[in-house]
Amino acid sequence: MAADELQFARKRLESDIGNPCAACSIREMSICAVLDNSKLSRMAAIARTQSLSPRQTIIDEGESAESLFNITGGAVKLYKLLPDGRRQITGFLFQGDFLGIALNQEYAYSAEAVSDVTLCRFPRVRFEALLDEFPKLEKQLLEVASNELAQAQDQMLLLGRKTAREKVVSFLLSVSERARQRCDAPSPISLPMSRAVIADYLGLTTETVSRTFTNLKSSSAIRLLPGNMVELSDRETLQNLSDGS
Amino acid sequence: MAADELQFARKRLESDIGNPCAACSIREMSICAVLDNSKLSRMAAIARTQSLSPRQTIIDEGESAESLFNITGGAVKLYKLLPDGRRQITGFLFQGDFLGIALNQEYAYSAEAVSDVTLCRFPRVRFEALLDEFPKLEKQLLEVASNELAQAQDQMLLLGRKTAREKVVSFLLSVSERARQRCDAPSPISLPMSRAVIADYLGLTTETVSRTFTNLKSSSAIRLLPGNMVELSDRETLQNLSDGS
DNA sequence: TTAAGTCTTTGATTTGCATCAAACAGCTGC
DNA sequence: GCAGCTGTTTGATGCAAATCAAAGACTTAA
Repeated sequence: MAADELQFARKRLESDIGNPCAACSIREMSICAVLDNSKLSRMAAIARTQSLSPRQTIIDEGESAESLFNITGGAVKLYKLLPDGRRQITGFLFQGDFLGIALNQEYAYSAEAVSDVTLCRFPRVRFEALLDEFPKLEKQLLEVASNELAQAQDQMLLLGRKTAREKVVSFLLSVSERARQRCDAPSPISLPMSRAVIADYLGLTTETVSRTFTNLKSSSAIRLLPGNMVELSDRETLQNLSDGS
Repeated sequence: MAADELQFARKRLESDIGNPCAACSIREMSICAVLDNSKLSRMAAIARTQSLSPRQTIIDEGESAESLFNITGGAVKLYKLLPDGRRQITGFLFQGDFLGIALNQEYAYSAEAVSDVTLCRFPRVRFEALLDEFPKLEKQLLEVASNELAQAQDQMLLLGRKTAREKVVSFLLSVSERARQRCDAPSPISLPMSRAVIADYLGLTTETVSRTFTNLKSSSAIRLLPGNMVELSDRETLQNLSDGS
């Protein structure tokens, strides 16, 4: 298989020049995709890999922003809190996603592992120095920021104007779409997050999310499978349910 | 006055080298601030100024993204629609703001003048060519995107988790804060948009927005002045009302 | 196996905001 | 001045989702 050969060639290259990133399996789906091997080794030089268990904190809102991250595996949730504990999850990150674009001196939100997570950590100052050296990387980051902004706008439409049912269906479809983009199957999808987490993402309560799942199940739009998997049975119906059309 | 002298010097320069941007009064508050006069004249060469009346469309969601813009005066609303007409306004742009970051080939949202608006229009292709030539401009755009992303996350928290009163107060404070950033007075603030537009920004109805204003007025947290001006009488109280603390 | 904990589902009730309705206030043009 | 229009405010009523409550369903650990 060509992909295997490529993988093998990279592994050999890695041992040759001590460049772990060269063999990175998610390289092509991350911001690193725009870097050639020599530039990649510069990235590798400032990166440290890390593993986290579910519920472990990655960053805290308000903390000084010392690091940026590439998620290499698992699922991460980003969220903001109100003083009384109300929580809004502003997004999820998966394999290949970059964490740390929207920051000033301090992180503007918190991030926490939802499942087992692996990531690359970059010291911010050194990462920014590389940005100056590698215009392609900066361009790519602008591209990523632009996509996140578009996603954020979709989420505002969802939060401000959609019904509970439309919210849940939109969520299922967006998870499916992102799985497809990562070359996973678009159905069944994996939902590693709890009902409470989904609720905090959709501006609902746990109970409403649960009721809505039950409801979709009984109208056979979805099927709940073992292992937190959800089968999207009737895509077209779901598409219509997602925006009231 | 030093500012006047500077203005005068620029005007002269403009006539000398045919560079209208050099005399632009909002230059320093826009992305153009990072460009020197020679680079600015390259921008000027691809820019066309334009004036719009309230309700005039600037861009339509789904349309091919041919142009990018700098807002030089007035207020613009960005919005997305659901098939049945429900509308979510995702943001407002004022003097100095840039329009057109979150786009692929097509605009991801619509934009319309709220008040009388003046703007600079840049053909996208030529603008992107300049981005390649002027790394500082690209860096600045990444900075702008990053700020917009942070704002979007605040807005998600607002839409998903705040009460009607908290939403309205947060809105007033954010308009005040942006006025301050533009070196306008933070109170009284100007609200050129109608109750219906505010409602579509906050995920509420016109009636609820109106009732909430009435309510804030009678608790003397705000005062409604002639000409769509609102005085924020008690900043500290408002700050607490904005997040339930 | 049982016990304790966490998460999910289901049911009963409440409530904040939407909806429906109508009066009121500002504008604009004649 | 008045008519017509648009936007705002206020009031009465309805409803979707929140809240309160408790019974399952899983998971983990002894």
